[in-house]
Amino acid sequence: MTKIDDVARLAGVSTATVSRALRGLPTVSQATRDRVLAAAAQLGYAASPSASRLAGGKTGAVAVVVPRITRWFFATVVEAAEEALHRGGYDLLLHNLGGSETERQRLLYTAALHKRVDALMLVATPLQGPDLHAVTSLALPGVTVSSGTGVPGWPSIRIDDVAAARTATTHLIECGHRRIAHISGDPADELAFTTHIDRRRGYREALGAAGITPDPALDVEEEFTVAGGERAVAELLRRGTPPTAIFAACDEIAMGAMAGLRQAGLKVPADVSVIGIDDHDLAGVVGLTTVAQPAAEQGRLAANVLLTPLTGGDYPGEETVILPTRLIVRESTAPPRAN
Amino acid sequence: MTKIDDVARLAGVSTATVSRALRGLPTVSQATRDRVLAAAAQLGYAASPSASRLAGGKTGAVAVVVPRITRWFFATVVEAAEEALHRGGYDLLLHNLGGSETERQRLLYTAALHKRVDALMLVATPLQGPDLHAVTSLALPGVTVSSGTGVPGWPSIRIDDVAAARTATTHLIECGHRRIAHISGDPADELAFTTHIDRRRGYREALGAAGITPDPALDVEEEFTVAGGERAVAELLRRGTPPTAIFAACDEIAMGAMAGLRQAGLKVPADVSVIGIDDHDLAGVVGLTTVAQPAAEQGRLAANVLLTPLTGGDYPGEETVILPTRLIVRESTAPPRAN
DNA sequence: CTGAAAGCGCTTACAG
DNA sequence: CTGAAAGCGCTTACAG
Repeated sequence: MTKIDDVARLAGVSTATVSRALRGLPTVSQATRDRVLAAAAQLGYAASPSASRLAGGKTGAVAVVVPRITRWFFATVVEAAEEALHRGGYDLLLHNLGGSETERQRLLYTAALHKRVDALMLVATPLQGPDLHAVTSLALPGVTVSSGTGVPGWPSIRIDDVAAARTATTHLIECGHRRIAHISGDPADELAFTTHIDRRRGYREALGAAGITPDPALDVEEEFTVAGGERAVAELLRRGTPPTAIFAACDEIAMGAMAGLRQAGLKVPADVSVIGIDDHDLAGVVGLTTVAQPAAEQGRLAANVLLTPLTGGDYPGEETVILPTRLIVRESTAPPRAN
Repeated sequence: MTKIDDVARLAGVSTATVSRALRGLPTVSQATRDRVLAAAAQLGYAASPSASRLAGGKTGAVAVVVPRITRWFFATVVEAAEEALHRGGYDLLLHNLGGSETERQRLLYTAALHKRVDALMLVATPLQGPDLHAVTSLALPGVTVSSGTGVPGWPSIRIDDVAAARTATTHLIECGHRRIAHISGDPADELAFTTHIDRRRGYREALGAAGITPDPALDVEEEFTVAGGERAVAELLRRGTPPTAIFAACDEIAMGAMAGLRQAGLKVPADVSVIGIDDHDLAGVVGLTTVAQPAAEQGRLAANVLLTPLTGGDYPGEETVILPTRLIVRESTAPPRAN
């Protein structure tokens, strides 16, 4: 393996100069830089990251933490972040909690992040108490995406979940619905997401504004997955008179709900309207009305917010960037059946 | 930051002994080990990965390369691999090619992998010529998942794509179809996946076995996405008499095709049957008949194949592990309309 | 603009 | 079973 000494020798300079030239530091004359670059190219030299990290104190990597990479929103955020990070010359260490508290413990208390990265991106991973302390004591710059609980000093990129939920619910109300069910976050969720809390709040606010009293029988807690949506519908039907509309806290739940309704012999939207939040890739396929959120943009923005200080720019510190959402009406919502 | 010397001092041993004790090497007495562990715990010490890597020559990381993390199959493979890798104490560096040749060039020719990882997992990323050489010259153990072109000396985990396609097509034939369209890989694809080649072969073999002559007008090339499926259906309809059934090379295409058919006023399966390959999370939701493949298991197996040699076990070297697929009949396939 | 030298914080033969 | 010492391959003040 060729190392920096080989390049130095070939270029006729010191290793310090090779190091400076290769990293593009300004204090190298053009002629010297050219010579070093040529030598490095000729030898096919690339610095050893381990050695650079140890000597330089920078890892050149960013850790990205997501609850479940298999969910549309998280995969989309990661894809966009990955591109921005690599473009900026950073590696991306992926941590997928897989919905498991054990995994989260490992991440937080096992030195898994210790001196491995220069910055952190926490996607929908709210932290409190000792968990939060475990992260802040890393003393790294970071950014949260769609996290209910922000990290002190970190910027936060997200949408206004309350408003998005209000938009969704209001759309159903404007269609003429009054018996509007809601399916949202699982209280048994080990990771304690908070997104569903805000969405439920928006749901209630919209009902309230229309003078509709929230009916607990129409409010089901389930996980943010297709299977969760199916189970929730079964539960709703078990409880008695079905709603005429369902606001699902995310598109995966919504699509699961649509499937559940169909299995129960109910037609969407003739019998029951369904709306979600996300604008999942497949929302168009199943004709799902939804409140779209810019997932890729959140990932890209978050990556850039991290890249800026890492490359000498200013770290924004604690601030909140709220990205816009928009209602997309498809075929899953309609006025309730006249009766 | 506490370092190894601090622990050594507190435990009253040399740094060499601290290093050995903490890594669980056998050549340390139990009493000494206990003392070192206690000292490390008391100081909250964890070794600096950069220093360990430089001194030890191992990075403790594995790179996973996927075409598009947003596609169901890849996200599922990565999720399973991530869990196995972290469980084994390895970091996962994610590389998402994003369907872009530029990204692939960066990965291959930019030292992005140079001395950063101990092993490589290539998912559906066939390599040839100089690209293949760029990877093999890294001289790292690796594994390919569902890659058409294997890497010499590496194990390969996949399904039998030809057989899966044959199963899908045969199911349609057994339903009574003769005009069976196929939608598969995009020839313009920059990454040159090969999966679609095998699946197209299986399609033709099944037709041949049933004495059906493949009709080029029924064979459309499109990318493996929902949008690709929608476009493909539009193209099929533009070409004239629609088929009575469609075999889509993956579930995303299949679901896009279902949407396209619906938009064209055609009913599935009454007018056109549709079958895919994958058993995507949402296949059940849209009632898609498909040939299921074990995505998570492929990811888990691939990770373990890598972990084994990394932890002292035997690297299998070049060998192919074929995992089973199975037909799941739902509502999207039925006999053709009598006429 | 460039170089000599120290130092980053570990691990690994080598001895004992 | 344990330690002293060298070494991993860079980067960073410090001088000039």
